[in-house]
Amino acid sequence: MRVTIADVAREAGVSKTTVSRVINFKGEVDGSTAERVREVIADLGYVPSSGAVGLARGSSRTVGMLVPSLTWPWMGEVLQGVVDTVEAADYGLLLFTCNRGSESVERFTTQVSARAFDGLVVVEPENTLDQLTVLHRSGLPIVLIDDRGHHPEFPSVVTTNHEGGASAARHLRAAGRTRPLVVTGPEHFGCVRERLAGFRSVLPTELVVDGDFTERRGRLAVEELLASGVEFDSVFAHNDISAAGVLRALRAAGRRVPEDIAVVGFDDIPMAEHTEPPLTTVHQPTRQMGEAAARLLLSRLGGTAVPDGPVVLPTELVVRRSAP
Amino acid sequence: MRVTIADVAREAGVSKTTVSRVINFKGEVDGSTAERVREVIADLGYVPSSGAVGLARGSSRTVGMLVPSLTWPWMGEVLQGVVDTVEAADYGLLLFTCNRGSESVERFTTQVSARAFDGLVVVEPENTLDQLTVLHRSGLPIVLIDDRGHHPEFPSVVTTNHEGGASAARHLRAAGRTRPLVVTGPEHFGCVRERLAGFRSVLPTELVVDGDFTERRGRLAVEELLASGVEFDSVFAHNDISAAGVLRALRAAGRRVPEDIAVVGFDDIPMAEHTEPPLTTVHQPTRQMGEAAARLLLSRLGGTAVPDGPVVLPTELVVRRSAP
DNA sequence: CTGAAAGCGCTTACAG
DNA sequence: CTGAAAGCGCTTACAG
Repeated sequence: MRVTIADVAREAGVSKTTVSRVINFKGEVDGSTAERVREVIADLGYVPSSGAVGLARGSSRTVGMLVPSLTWPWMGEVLQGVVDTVEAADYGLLLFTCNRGSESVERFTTQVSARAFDGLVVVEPENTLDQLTVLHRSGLPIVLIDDRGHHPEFPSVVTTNHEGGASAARHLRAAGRTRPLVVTGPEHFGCVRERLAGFRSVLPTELVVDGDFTERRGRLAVEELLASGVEFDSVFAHNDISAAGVLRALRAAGRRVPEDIAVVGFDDIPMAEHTEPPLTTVHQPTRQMGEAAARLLLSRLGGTAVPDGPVVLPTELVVRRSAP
Repeated sequence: MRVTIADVAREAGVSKTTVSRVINFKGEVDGSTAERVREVIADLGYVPSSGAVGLARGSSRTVGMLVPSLTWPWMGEVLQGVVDTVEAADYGLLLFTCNRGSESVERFTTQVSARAFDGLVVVEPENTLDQLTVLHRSGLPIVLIDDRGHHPEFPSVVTTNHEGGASAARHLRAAGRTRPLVVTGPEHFGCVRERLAGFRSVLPTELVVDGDFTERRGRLAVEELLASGVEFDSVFAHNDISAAGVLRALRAAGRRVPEDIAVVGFDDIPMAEHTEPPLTTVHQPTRQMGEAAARLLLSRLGGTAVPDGPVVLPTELVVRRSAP
């Protein structure tokens, strides 16, 4: 059977109140009494039931995290950042996904209130935004990790997509490239528009192909363009996966990278080091974004006011052989 | 303020007991009464507090998951498998890592009892095994996802490492390769020993280099061997990351893959499609392993007896250009 | 410095 | 078919 605070109290010959005080360092307790209680706790291997503590205190010392998918290549880093921060603060992390559309959203919304976690970190809240807004307004602290749109109603952590695109362009321009091709991501993503705008602010170009962040689209985009005789001396792909497709198509077509065509990606996922040639790319500080979001939420839970605007973490160009 | 069962009861003009019955479909409730209660619940937006329900029922409808790291390339798939299964059963998932050695293990062990989740899925419990054994013996249901060792005390999900190694060897042998090099993972991993034994059972070889699952070791192993004049016509690397290193070193040395040297990896992480050439590798059913582990745990929690031996999910050789 | 008692929001015998 | 009451394991005024 579970050891309860009552067992400890009985064994130590004190009241439950006193045991509670010792556990939570609250109020004055006689030194020797406290000592005795601590011994009994150790002897019995007593650990307070978090459920009961939560009920009594009205908070669960748990935060929720809602992600669209766990298999995206950079999600692990975000998760790790959140988990590390949350664990270090002795909170638990309840994980939810919404990869099955509205069904899972409904289920999640129910669980939200039910689970009674104290706050929520959300990654890219595309189709959950309405429900989240309701929850937020009804008092649930929420922090967004979001590189897609701007939701000023929420505290959030973002990265410098515009500057990231600009840095890619500056790098290519410095290398003497003048006719760049851009392979974008889905156009309704805010991050895509920003990366494109940033790039064009440095290196104006009309050679833009709508992509969808897949390897296949990156590959096909280049194949079609080459087939139709369009020439370009460099490619800026909006993520590393499609950059990998670009590299493959160029190799298949006998174009040398970077001699004939330089290629720059975005994200810096682990794969970027292992493409042929290794990929020059705009690094997203994914782990730090997770950490920052968790810190924001925790300090909000701790009663500290959170900054007004989004927390902005800078991207960084990582130069490898595909665009030296 | 939070809406409670008492609010619903008052508003509907019934007792809390009746509300509880309606919610949980327990016992007979008059049709119109139930209807009225349901309306009030909808009106008020009432959701039972999971903390309170857990306390009263003695179970939390939450399972824990303990992983060594969230950034390993195949971890996302495992997680997704577990989360999907757990969510479909209307359970919550509490996530823990132990990537900071003993400190985090201690913290975890405390949280275990405190969080009072009903059961636990553990991935590769290397240095937590002692604590887990204690917890398991004291009644916490635990399921292991474990390709490293065998812990018969626990229900577990494993994959066919021996057969996976053998299938790699059969494939190479069928292609006429007779002098394979094996680059292993850390030798204290059970999976490494099995992959090696399986491979050798088909294609005996003494040309074995101790690796550590990193790209660097894979690269250095090949560089050193080539420098010392040792010849081989194929490589079996114990994971895809080190296979990527092998490919890079071979390319740098001017050896053609697969013409001169064929390469086979293990895992089938997303990167395997994007190496040059794309990597032939032994696919691990990681997502299915996550699903199976979660199902095992849930049925155990539901009172169903779990199978005695480990649940074995087969590997599958995926043929790409590095070893056609 | 310490304890009795109420309360957190549920469920579950028990009684009707 | 329905409800009053006890209980789950804690915390927290309140009183001493």
